[in-house]
Amino acid sequence: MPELAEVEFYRKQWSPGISKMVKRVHVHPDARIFREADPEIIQKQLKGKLLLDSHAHGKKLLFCFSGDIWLGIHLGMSGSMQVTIPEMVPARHDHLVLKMDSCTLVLMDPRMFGKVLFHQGKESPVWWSNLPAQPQDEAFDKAYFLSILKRFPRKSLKGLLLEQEVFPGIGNWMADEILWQARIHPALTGGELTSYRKNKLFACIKSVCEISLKIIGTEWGDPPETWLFQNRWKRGGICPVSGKPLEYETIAGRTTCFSPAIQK
DNA sequence: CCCCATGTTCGACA
DNA sequence: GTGTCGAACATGGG
Repeated sequence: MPELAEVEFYRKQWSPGISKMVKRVHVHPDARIFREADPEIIQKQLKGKLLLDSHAHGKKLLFCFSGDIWLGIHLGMSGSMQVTIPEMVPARHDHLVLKMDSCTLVLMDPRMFGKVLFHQGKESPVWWSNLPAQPQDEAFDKAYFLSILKRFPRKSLKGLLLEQEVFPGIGNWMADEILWQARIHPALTGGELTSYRKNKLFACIKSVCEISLKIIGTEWGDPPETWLFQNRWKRGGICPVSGKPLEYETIAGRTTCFSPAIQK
């Protein structure tokens, strides 16, 4: 489910636990999301620690605990995070549960395409270093954006926007939204764009990220009615700009929704 | 039963 | 090296 705005929303879900102590930890030891990390070690190490801080970068999350403990979370396709009452009882998909005096922090993920990383040490973990600029960052400016297009001149723009190495946090619906707002066909390549269209694309990347973060990232609100987002989920959807039918095609390996009437 | 899903990774192949 | 494609992962919803 989560792209950068949803990831930011979920990060904040655990904020009620900041500066509180982890009293008890429940894990599902066999859950695939722990991957190479050892859930028993995570359980043992987190107990008695204070949650200090949290950060999001693209689709990645970092939670810092006292005792130089660092917890990384990637929500994959179906992961989510919640805060709930102290008495909650972990259910089938609640793979990591942190019990505090006044609340419980829950990480759930039915499909388990997500990932949990664990690190102990003074220095921040290697998997949280050398992170590329995010589209919503100031460092992600037009010159940087143009250099990306130059670097991948023949890759479809849909596929390029999904590259987490260059557009961290952008996922399937955001990529479609950006290209639709920019009136650019998703199978076009960066090399095929006029400089006018490159500028337009850059502006749409910035505004879709910014508005999504504001609306979804804080309150999980719905994006504006005028967005493709509101029309794409139901098959047989109609482009809110042209009034013509939306089309669904697999591009770069993902279902892509676009409006042939306005995206050339 | 079928098909689909807001993600990532890996191997095969042109 | 580039890019594309399909499969795999595991579960639930329509």
